[in-house]
Amino acid sequence: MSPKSFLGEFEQMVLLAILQQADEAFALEVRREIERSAERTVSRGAFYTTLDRLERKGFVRWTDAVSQDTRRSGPLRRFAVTRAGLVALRESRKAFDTLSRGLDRLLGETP
Amino acid sequence: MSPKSFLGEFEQMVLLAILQQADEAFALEVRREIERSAERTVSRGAFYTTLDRLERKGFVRWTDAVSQDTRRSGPLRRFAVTRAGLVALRESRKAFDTLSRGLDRLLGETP
DNA sequence: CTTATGCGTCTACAATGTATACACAGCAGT
DNA sequence: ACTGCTGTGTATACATTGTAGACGCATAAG
Repeated sequence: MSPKSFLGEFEQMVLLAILQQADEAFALEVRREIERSAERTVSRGAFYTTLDRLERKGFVRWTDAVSQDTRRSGPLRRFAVTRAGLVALRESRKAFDTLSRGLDRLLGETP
Repeated sequence: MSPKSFLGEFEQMVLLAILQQADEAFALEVRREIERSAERTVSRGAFYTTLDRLERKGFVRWTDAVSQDTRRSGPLRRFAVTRAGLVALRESRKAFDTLSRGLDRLLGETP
């Protein structure tokens, strides 16, 4: 009975960052959101590899926004978290909330 | 500028579970704490491997409690989170708190 | 003595995390 | 036009984590 759908640390961050961008989740903004919040860099490789894995799991999908931008040759992805992705995210966080009960003082929450 | 000290998902759970046990953090209780909270099983292998790695990083230490219990032959570990472990835990959670801002409705918090 | 439960170790493999190099395009500035 | 900078996405490879299972030893109960 392993975790139903394990979500890695970075995967969760990517999902959250996409949600923060609402409808306008383009690569640059999402990456910068993570870099700001986590105070670290996010290489393209790390970013896209993770996105690809999240898509395979059905947690993220993207639409090709190139139609709007005739100048580009290749695709331009606009990302979105799927319903399944949201559910997985909730479950991962539920466990943490439970494990963190009563430890607020130790952990210095950000209320 | 990768994350200073990356803490995996499961590593964080182990640290939290130890903290929950305060001074009496023995293997069985810690493992059961995780199993209850995360609704999943934790094999001995997964558990001890993670503990060993956390120790190498200086985030966990243990004392040999066998002296109290003359019956046992081998060691009996009593676990504790180090100060560095606590700091790492705080930092990991800070990033999440920031990324989760404003998403409370979407994520179904546990207040 | 057999079964059950608990402690800890070791080994191996799967899943995630992460960087780097490749390739192309647009926009300054000189 | 040529150069440099920024941006998009892909492919590849390797490091770190996650996780299970087998091995060995010990105690308690039936």
